[in-house]
Amino acid sequence: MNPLDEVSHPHPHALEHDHEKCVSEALGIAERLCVVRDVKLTPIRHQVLELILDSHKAVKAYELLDRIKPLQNNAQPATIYRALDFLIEQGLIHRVESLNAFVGCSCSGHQHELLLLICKHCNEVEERPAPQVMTALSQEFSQAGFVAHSKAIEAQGICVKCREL
Amino acid sequence: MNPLDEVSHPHPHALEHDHEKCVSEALGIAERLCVVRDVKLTPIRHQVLELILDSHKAVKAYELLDRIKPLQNNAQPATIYRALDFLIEQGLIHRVESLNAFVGCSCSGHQHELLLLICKHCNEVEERPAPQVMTALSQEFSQAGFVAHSKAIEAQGICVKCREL
DNA sequence: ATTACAATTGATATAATATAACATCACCAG
DNA sequence: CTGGTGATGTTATATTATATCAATTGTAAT
Repeated sequence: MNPLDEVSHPHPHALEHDHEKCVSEALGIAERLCVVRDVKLTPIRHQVLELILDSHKAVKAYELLDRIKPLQNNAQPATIYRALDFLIEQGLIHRVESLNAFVGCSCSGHQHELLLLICKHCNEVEERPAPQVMTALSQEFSQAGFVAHSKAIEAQGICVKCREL
Repeated sequence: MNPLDEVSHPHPHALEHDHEKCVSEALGIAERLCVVRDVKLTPIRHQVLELILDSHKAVKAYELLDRIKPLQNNAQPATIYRALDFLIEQGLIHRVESLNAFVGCSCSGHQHELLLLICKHCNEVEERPAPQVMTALSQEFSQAGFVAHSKAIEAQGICVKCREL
């Protein structure tokens, strides 16, 4: 790898994992899941998913719109929001509630609701299954007599990589 | 109490607690806290807080704007958002991230970040300190090397009162 | 092949949420 | 009384999201 790639690379912590592999694996899983579920990962949906997976940062809907326009030059807000709705329904991305933004799901097809650690410095979002947290939450729901349909568990702060800089 | 109050009352579960007392206590705590902290709970901020405390539902900013206009007839979006910013800073209300809305904090001055149980049926929001959840979260942050500055822990579903209907 | 149906996308418009920027006002410390 | 700070007034605009209806596409039944 050209050492200058480090400088020009859009991903702050990119050197720490093989991002191309990361993306292609996630796309592969998404494609297979959609086949199994008999739902359509259309070109637009696939492109939006790719754009989201391109970084580990939360991406805004209108950012996606701008970025998809070169590919779909008649894209409109609804184009994006419809794709996002689909991807969320299929558990392929997460909506980051505290940012009104979206991030790829690295564990598509498995657990859909995770702890999201949002770094205010590098803007990357780390997903963590956080099983103890989920167990404690379930217990709390039972105690409260609450039937949970969905949950959002998000923290903003500084990630380990930025803290060590 | 006039039995008809039950019908006309804006709060679905109102009979289950003395809401006037609930509001006046929360206002009292807020007033005292602001004195102690030497910050100003101005008339506008007080009115916005009252409007929010009026129900246990999450309230939208523009709903508040509509409701405050009779009292402050030159109120604008900024009027509301500034009051909301203040009230959030002081821990007197919560922002409900998954609804882009706001709800009163019943435990002002104590713990600021709680589990919010949002009922999709009656729209009320229950705050729970959920200590086990918080402990598990802290442990998860340590494991991840993440320094959390703020967190949002929200669940949508059906509350115990609505489930029993 | 033809038709009918559902799902997807195109296209236009508008609603809902939130902030920027600068002027004015009210208060209090010096 | 004056200068500074925080709060509010005011106008404008940015950002996020949805509604609506038309056109297209794929496909299943006839």
